[in-house]
Amino acid sequence: MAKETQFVEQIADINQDFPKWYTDVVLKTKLVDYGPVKGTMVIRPYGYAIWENIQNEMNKRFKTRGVENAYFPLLIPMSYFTKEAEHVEGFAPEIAVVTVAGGEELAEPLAIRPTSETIIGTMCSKWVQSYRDLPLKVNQWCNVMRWEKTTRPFLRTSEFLWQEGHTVHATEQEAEEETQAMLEIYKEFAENCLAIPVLTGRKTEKEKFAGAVATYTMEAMMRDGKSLQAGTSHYLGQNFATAFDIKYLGNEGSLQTAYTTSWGVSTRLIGAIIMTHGDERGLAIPPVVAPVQCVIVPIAARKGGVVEACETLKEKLENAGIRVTFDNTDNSPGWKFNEWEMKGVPVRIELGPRDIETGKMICARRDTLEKSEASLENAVEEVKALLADVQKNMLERARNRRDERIIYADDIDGILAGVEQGNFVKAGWCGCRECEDKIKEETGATARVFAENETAKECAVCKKPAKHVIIYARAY
RNA sequence: UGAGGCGUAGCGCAGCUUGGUAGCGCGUUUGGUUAGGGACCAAAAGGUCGUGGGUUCAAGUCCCGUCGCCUCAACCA
Repeated sequence: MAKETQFVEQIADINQDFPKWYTDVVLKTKLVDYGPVKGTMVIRPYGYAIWENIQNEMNKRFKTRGVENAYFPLLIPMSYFTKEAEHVEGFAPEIAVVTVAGGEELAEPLAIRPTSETIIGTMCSKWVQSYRDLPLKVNQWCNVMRWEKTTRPFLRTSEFLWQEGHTVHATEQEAEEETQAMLEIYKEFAENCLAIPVLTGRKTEKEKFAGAVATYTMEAMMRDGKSLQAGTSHYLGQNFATAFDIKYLGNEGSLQTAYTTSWGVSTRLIGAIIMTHGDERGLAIPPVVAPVQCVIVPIAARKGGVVEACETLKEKLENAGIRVTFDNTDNSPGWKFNEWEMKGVPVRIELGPRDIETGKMICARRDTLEKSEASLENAVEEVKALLADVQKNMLERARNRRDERIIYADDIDGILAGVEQGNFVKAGWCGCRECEDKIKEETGATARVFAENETAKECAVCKKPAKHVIIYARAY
């Protein structure tokens, strides 16, 4: 136990100071390093591998919706932003601008994209001429820049990686359906791949994307009870289509304005994984996206046959499509156990002379820290089953923890008490901006998402009849 | 922008009140003994004390300026 305490000291206590724990973990597990420019992060190979796995899983899902990947330029003429009034107002404060290039002052300043609706809208107006060109669905994986005042690795950085999908449709109904369908894909992805349960639904006017008609969000609860906006899907109506002149000739011969959507998730998802599943030992990465799914730690590696047995096992698992590492460094086994646990590897196999003799291996799982004996001969099946079970258990555990912490409140005091204890709080809302602002002011909580299909008698603030139920939480 | 704090070895820090040989822990390197939960022994490397000026025989330490970072507030897809 004394040794465990020592270990805990190294990565800060998750229960004492969650933000400190978080930065400790991302730095010490070599996910990221700080960049030289404030608010930027260097994503190291171990962290980037998670991102690549996210990309792969996401691309599979995009294909099922007929979305194709493309790439648009980093620099966007400033004038593009002024075409949509709400959009420019929302993003102007955090746009970084290039004013000098080639040693000369530019005639028109260039924005470093904070998001690409403007340039993609411009291109789509060229590409869309006829109803036969619709629907048009493109996605790009890229970096964007938003000059944030306070930053935290993955959760909010000046520059971050994301995917942004943009679709153009002939009708309002089709565009709305697309918006919802992408939200569903995000939800399914978050739960099945990241083991993060999310609440989905619409955002209030105050919280919606600048320029959207409606913004839909998925909100995840972090270990400290705060909410993280893990992905959004926007129904843009004709706002951008009008501003960027996206029109098509209908089959009846008249010129129509199109309807557009956009949706995105970012490297923030990696932050969400850390803050959802991490514990006092460090990271816990869900098997589907884990860079290393299984690590083999040799015991008494200098004794004859141990290294060979480990290598054979590694090859066997690798051939079965499992991402496996054989840790043949000369650190002590105990050191390796802790190291790989800290790095969040879902399954660890311990293999020593005793096991080899009896044809067994010891499997330890990261989520419960339980050890079990398994047959070396059936290693592939055993490890696959274990990985699947870890994945399932991580989601269940996160869901149970969240569900226990969703409560109801009738008034501001109830909301304040609820969010202070790290809960999501449901409460009635009359629908007016004044009441929404008042809750933020007095409790520090914001309206995260509408709780659809639920009703309340009265607004928690003004006591007028409630039109909606809102989930309030403090947020990252 | 308001308030506070911190800059000394790769990392974390002590030393400053009361000026006088640059310290500690971890890590790193080398050699050896070990190995089923961060093992042990021995040796070594590593610092213009953020930076500019001032006081002094002498400044990490005192004084003035300056730069950077952190926390809280504010701001914030």
